[in-house]
Amino acid sequence: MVDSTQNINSGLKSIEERFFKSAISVDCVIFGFDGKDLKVLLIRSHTAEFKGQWSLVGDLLTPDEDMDSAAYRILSQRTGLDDIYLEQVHAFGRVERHPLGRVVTVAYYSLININDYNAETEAAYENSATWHSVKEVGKLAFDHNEILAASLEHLKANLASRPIGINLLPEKFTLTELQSLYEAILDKELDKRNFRKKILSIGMLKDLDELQKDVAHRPAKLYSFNREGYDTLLKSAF
Amino acid sequence: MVDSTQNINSGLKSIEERFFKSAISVDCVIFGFDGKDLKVLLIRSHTAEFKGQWSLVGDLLTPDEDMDSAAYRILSQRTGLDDIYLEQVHAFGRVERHPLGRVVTVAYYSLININDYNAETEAAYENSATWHSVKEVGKLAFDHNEILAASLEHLKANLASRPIGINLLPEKFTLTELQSLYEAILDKELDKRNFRKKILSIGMLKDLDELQKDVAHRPAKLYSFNREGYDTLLKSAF
DNA sequence: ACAAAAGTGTTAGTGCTACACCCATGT
DNA sequence: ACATGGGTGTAGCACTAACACTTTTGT
Repeated sequence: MVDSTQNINSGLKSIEERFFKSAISVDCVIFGFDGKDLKVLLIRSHTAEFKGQWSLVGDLLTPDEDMDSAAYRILSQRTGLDDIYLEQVHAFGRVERHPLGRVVTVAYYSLININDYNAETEAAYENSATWHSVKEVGKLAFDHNEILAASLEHLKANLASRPIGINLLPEKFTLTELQSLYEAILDKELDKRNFRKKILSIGMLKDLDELQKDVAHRPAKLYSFNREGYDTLLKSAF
Repeated sequence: MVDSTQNINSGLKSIEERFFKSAISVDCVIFGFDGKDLKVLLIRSHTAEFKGQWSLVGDLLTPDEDMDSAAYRILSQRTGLDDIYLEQVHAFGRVERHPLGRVVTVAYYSLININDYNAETEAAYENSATWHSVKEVGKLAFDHNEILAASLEHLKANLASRPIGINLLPEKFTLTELQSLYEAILDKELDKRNFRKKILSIGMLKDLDELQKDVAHRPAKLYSFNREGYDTLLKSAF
């Protein structure tokens, strides 16, 4: 019943060299929100098999960096942003997923304020990233459609339990903007009154006693996230 | 703002050899339930740094196998069981997590019926696995305490949405047994009446119209899981 | 005055929690 | 007869879903 062969955890003094032949990459699914659609940051792939197709932003793990650090590095190199929300989603390890060799990839998703990375002004650069509506990405390079789908699921699942908006929206925002974000992520319409009741009852928003200006309709109140209030909230909620 | 360096997704014709120097392992967190405690299957580590400490059941990914397949292989080699519930939990990639080289590990958790792998009869073999109460595992080898903790969290989170009991309990079981399992996983007591109401209302259990025998008290009704009922349930629940 | 979006309460139904006693069996 | 665990219902409360009209501003 039991295979008692030595294995990596049980009994090795050293590991055969043939096992140290894989590469590990990190792919970042960087989400943004333009007020209407949920967007993802993509670059053009030049890998022969996927020439011209869009792909996620990723890179290889260097021998001396922690995997989580690599994810932050990639994000920072691509967007110039530090101190960003980032969470591991899943590892993908099919043998033939990468045409250039055995590459296992670990996907992370992150949320950034779309104004902090303006794809338009950067678009002139070769290899620069551009925003794509998640509902309209076509066939991506590698297994990136699968990775994107898994990340979206992850994001949806986290929406209820985390202050997702903190990262995707500007500092000050209206409740309608926040609701639009939730609707874009969940891909369904929400009831305005119920949404407001619930989101305000959680206590993670701060009413700034400030109104929108220069809008052609009744100006909305502005809110911001209330980090402290939220942190204490997390602790109380076991 | 943007680093336009070529990277793995954007522009490579080949990947430098220095990146293909990592090993990838799969660690399986195999849970069982003895009617009272939640258990995990562990083996003795012989790796010098962790000599004698307990560790999870893991192995290296071979160059020609998919990562998910490796997890099933490990499980099968260790327990003789196929067709087991298995789910990826998280990838762990700190540089110094393995003393013998750069090894990124991907954790999977699985649930088996403890009677299908009797650690007692196997314990005579060197390197055979034995059951440990999850509340009483001490310091494990490598970063395995961290991996175990993450897997337990995962299991708790999945408890509400999946028929976890299907794998951990024998074919026929009583509601009290099922409740004990939930209590062991969540590590808290549940109300008997509320538990029964809820679990029966979900419709994933089949009343077998059969009673326990030879118990020194009123015999309990036996139930089994209702796979079809559950599968249709999953589909309807978006 | 009109257009456009902001803001606001109530009701009905559903689900969760807390709680205590009688029942069937073996010894 | 006693010990052991099996089995059952109800009431209060919290949360969710559905639903329509008035307010404020700019043009």
